[in-house]
Amino acid sequence: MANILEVAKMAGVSVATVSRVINNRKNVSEKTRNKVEQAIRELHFEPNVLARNLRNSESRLLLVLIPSISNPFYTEIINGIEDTAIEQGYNILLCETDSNPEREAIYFNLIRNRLADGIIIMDPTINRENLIELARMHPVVQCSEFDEAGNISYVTIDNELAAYQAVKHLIKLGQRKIALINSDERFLYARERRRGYEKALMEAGLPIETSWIYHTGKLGFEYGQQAMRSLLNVKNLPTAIFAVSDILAIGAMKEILSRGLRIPDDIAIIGFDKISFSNMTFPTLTTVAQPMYAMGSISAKMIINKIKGKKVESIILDHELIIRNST
Amino acid sequence: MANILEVAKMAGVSVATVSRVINNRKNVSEKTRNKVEQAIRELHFEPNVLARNLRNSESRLLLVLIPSISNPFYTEIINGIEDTAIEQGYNILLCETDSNPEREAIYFNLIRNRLADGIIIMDPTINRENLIELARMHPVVQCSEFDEAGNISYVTIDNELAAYQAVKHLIKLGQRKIALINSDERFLYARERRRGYEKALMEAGLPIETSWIYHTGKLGFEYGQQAMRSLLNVKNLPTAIFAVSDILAIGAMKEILSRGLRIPDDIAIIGFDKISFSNMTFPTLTTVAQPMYAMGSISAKMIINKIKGKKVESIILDHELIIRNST
DNA sequence: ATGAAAGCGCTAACAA
DNA sequence: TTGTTAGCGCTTTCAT
Repeated sequence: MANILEVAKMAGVSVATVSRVINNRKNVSEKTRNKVEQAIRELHFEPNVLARNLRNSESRLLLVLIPSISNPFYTEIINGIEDTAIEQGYNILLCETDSNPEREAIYFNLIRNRLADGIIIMDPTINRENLIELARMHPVVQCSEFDEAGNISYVTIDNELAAYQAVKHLIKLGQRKIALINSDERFLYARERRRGYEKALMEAGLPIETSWIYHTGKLGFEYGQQAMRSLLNVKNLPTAIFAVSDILAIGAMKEILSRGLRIPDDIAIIGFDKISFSNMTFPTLTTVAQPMYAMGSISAKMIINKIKGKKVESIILDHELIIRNST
Repeated sequence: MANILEVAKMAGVSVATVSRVINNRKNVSEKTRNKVEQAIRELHFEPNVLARNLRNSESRLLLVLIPSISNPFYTEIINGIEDTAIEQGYNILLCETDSNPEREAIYFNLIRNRLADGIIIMDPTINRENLIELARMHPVVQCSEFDEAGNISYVTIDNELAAYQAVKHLIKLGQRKIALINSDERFLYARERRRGYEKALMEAGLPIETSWIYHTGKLGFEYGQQAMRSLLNVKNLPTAIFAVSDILAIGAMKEILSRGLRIPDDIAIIGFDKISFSNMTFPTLTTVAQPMYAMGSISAKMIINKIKGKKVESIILDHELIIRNST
């Protein structure tokens, strides 16, 4: 493909002038600009972004690290990031980490190598020290999940409050035996949502039964099923479930129904995230909606501002309880 | 961050020697190598990939264009691509096109700009001419969906045969009134699967009722619901459904159940793709499994071979009918 | 308004 | 084995 020199030659000008034209500088005469544009068209010239970025020491690429693309929760966040990024002239590199530190390290190096200008991270605790170290030198924003240490800006919701309200909703419906299907408490959201759960119970004068709290290793339908299987073996059977993720809730529903129990009559259940599938289950799943698109869009704005050297503030967004037929 | 010159100075050698060390060339003495490695560590030096790539005119980045990250069908494909790519020293840029030509054009330019070395595309018909033009100059591989024109290599399955076998399965179960929920026939897979559907019907001596064929505009649970709603209004009610995507099948199931009909007793249904949700529905969904991981992995190998200038052959992989409880 | 030239950080051909 | 140096394609001073 043609380079800037060939264009310059064809147009009978210097490379500097061509550069001015392709960067829309105004100090070029109309006549010269036309000649250059003509040459660009004829040669199908496209500036080499690598060279431009080397010169400008920027890449206009944003890294987005997600634990797993198979969790639909991230889908909307990514849409938000992508739309905003493109609008501002950035492209995104979507990277799946599988919560694997080695895989994440590869992507961190992409930043150190200046192949990307900044990074939005949704699973900040895998490489805690490493991330904090990275954030000292490079723009980093945490989205959804975050870690206070290292003072890295974040956008998230109030997980404790959301969980509290979800459980409160069950209590208002007369539920007194409420189990919790939680994920790994190495995640902040898991710790916060448990706190909200406990707070609601305590406030209603209900005891916290440890046999009603189940932790799954991972997110996945089968883990929800397994959790429910275990919960159904407890002597004192719970009559309501709060699952910290729709994925787990849907797995649990599957198990409840396959035992011949009815939802919500025998067991009520509430999830978290409002993934699109949660409206396809039978019955539909009550859940907590997070402003996922906004979270993505705001993280993108934050990271771009950071790249430009502006100061950015962390932000906590609102959630919403979506009452459907499972409660 | 330190550059190669600073490392060279600190180690008391030339930049060429440093370059040799970081590229693991063997013609460097043990002693010199140690000195250089020491300096690299002390300065926390990381080679600038932009500069290296500019020099080598490669980026070691692969573009992966998917219509939508919210369709779980692509998840496994991407895993396959990603694993293989990383193994071979490539990183992937995951790009969601939303089947939007303008959005796709942006990503095509990334290739022309040499920001990526090759492209794997799953929705080749949006910008047909444009793609063929791109493929003339740059490495392109089609995955799953493909277009014969332009002679661009692809990896896919035999959609017609798979659909034929799925419908044949329904016929063997005694079904005679089989409807088709198809997606937009601008997609090759949609045309091929309809052909398989018709072939199975014809072979069994069953008529092809146009009122039993519904086309949805897009993929999404709600489109499956809507399709089913329409199909349930037909005078001569079908007793079985073949949906060309699990997403549509699950939406359809939702509609069937909410009308108080039973699956498979009143209406049997079969989907396509074997997405993980399809095992969470009640009843579980009979479907056609595609070797998604392999498709991804093979496309990655193909595109890398193309980048390296090797000749590559298109390939058609095997599928499998997964019989569950909806039929 | 335009051009000459330095330089972004690296690799590789050539020399020693 | 090691060093010198010419680019890769672009942007941006500094002159003119």
